[in-house]
Amino acid sequence: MSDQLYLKDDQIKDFIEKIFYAYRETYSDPKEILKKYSFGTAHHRAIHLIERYEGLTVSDLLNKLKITKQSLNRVLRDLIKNKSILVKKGEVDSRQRQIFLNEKGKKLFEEIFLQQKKRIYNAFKNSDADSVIKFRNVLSKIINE
Amino acid sequence: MSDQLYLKDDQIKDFIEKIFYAYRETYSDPKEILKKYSFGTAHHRAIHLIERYEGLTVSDLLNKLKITKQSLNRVLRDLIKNKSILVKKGEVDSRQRQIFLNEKGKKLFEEIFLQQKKRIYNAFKNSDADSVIKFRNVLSKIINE
DNA sequence: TAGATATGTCAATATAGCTGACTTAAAATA
DNA sequence: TATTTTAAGTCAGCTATATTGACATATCTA
Repeated sequence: MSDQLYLKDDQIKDFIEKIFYAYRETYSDPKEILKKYSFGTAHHRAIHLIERYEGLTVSDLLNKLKITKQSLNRVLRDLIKNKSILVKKGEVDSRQRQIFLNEKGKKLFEEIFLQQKKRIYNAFKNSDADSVIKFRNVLSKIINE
Repeated sequence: MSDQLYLKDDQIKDFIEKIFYAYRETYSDPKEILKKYSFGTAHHRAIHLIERYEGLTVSDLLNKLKITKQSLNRVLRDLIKNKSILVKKGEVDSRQRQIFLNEKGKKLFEEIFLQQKKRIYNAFKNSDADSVIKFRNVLSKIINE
C-alpha cells in the first residue's frame, strides 16, 4: 500500500467509478440524434472510427472495437443500407474492404459530434492547457497507448 | 474554433475515442472473475457502488446507475440469491431498502477490484502526483461533478 | 497448386437494457 | 383520520448488442 494519497485504494475505486460515468455521459449525449436514424451506440462507435480513420479496413475496425465480425457486420449492413458509409475493395489487397463515410454519413457524424463535443469542450475550456495535456497523458497510460 | 490545440475538433474526437477505450478496458479486466460467479458487468457496477456507498438505498443506486428499476431488480435478485448482498429496511424511512455487501460480497468485490486496480495503478505509478490530480479534475468536469 | 487470410453469412444464444401495467407498504399531507 | 404520494417490487414482452460455432467465397502467398 502506497502512502501517496492518489495511489490509495479508495482513490483508485473513485477513479474506476468516474471512468464509468465519463464514458456513459459522453456516449449518451447523442442518443436522441441516433434514434432519429434508428441507430444506437454500436453504430455511433463505428461511425466515429470510420470518420477518424478514413479508409480503414474491416479488420482494422474489428481490432479497434474488439467485437466479433458477426456483431460488426450487422452494424455495417445497417450503415450501408442507410447510405451512410461506402465500402470499397482494398487497393493493395483486394480481399480487404476499405470503409469510408459518404456525404450522408459525414453529415450524421457532424450532428453527433456537435452534441458530444459540448461536454468535452466545456470541461476543457474550464481547465488550463497543462491540465488537459496531463489528462490525456494519464488516459493514454490507462489504455496502454 | 479555438486556436488552442487541445480545443481543436480532432483533439476532442481523440479524447472521445480514448474515453471509450479507457472504460472498455477498465471494465473488461475482471470479466473472467465475474464469469466464475455467473455475473456480468451489470452485477459488477452494482457491487462496486454498494461497496463504495455502504447502506445506500435502492433509489440511490438507481440514480447512480441510471437504469430502470426493472433492470436493477434482476441484478439485485441475482446478488441476493448468491448471498453477496444484504438488504435491510431503511432505518429512517421503512419504505426504503438499504443495501450492504455481506462477507461473500466483500470477498468478491476484493477479487474484482484487485484485478481492475492493476490497470489504474500502473498508469498512476508512471505518472506524477500533479498529473493524477489534474486527470481527476478534468474527469470530474466531464461528468459535471 | 495448396494453404492461409479477409470477409461475409446463417443460426442460435446471452446479457443488459427498455416500456407499460400493476401491487404493496409506508410516509406525508389535506 | 382519510387521501394522496412515494419507494420498492413484479409480471410480461420487447429491443439492442454482444456471443459461439459452422461454413462459404475470393484472393493472396509460399
